[in-house]
Amino acid sequence: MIDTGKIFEDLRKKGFRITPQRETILEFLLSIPAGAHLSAEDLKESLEQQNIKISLATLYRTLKFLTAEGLLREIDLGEDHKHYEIMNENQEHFHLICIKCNKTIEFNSEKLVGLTQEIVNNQYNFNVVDYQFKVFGICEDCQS
Amino acid sequence: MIDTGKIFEDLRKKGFRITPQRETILEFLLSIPAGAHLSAEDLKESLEQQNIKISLATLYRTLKFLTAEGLLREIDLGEDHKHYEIMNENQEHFHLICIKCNKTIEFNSEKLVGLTQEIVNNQYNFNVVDYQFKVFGICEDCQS
DNA sequence: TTTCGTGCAAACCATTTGCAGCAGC
DNA sequence: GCTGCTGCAAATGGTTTGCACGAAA
Repeated sequence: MIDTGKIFEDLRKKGFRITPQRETILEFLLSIPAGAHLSAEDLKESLEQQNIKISLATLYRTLKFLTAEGLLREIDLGEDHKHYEIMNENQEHFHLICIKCNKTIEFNSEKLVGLTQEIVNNQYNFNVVDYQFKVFGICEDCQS
Repeated sequence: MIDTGKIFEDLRKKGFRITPQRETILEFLLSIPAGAHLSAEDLKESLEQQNIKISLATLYRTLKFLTAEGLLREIDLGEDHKHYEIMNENQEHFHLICIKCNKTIEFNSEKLVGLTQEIVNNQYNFNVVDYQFKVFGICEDCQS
């Protein structure tokens, strides 16, 4: 389990204010299954089901803020809006996206990560912060 | 060099009409350096510099059309609009994106492609159509 | 008390769409 | 001539922003 107290303390040290909205949003995102990725609208809906009301403007601002602070990752799944997920070292960075049913399968591969790091560091002297690999195609279920 | 005659003939056979706009757009995209990726607005600007006027609506419709026909690839570079590039078997699928200067470096790696294919086919029985790998970080020039 | 963060509504901007006229075939 | 394609302008939809108020520190 992740210690939100520590996170908030660090943010406070940086001069940011810890509001109920920021607490609620971060705690909610930590409470859902790892690897789940929600859009701003999804998040608003989920919060409303728990009778929590936060304006869309604040949701967008907070998601952007938490992303800038390295706590969330912004991902694009080929739809017309962005998704966000908790930034986690042990995260899946690989998405299989079915172009028929729009389902996404996530996976990870030490080998792929290692090979990528090797190429990027050695050949391009590039300082990696994050990566996202997307494979588009047709999933097992849709191949009939 | 790619034979546009053949491409247009195929499209005609499928019942699509070959308009000057479609010809112009495809030929323009074929004429720029491989791996270049333009947004709809970029494309409009480039065409206007050659005194070619095509409405934005038509540009968007044509880009979508050519993508659906498998002639272009739609890519997302973390900006607020999509980019398009010629679909090409020998294409770079890997982008290093600098989060400071926004520059993108493209590369390819047989090894990475092979490893990905292997994992995706064997473990997920996933039928690959296209893939895009993005690595975010800080480029050599911005590391000072 | 001093900012910073929030909520509301309006603004923005990339992309899409309805419709009338034009053009490919 | 039929029907699909284009251009224009208006609409759409996700996201951002100006401003006044409320609250964190």
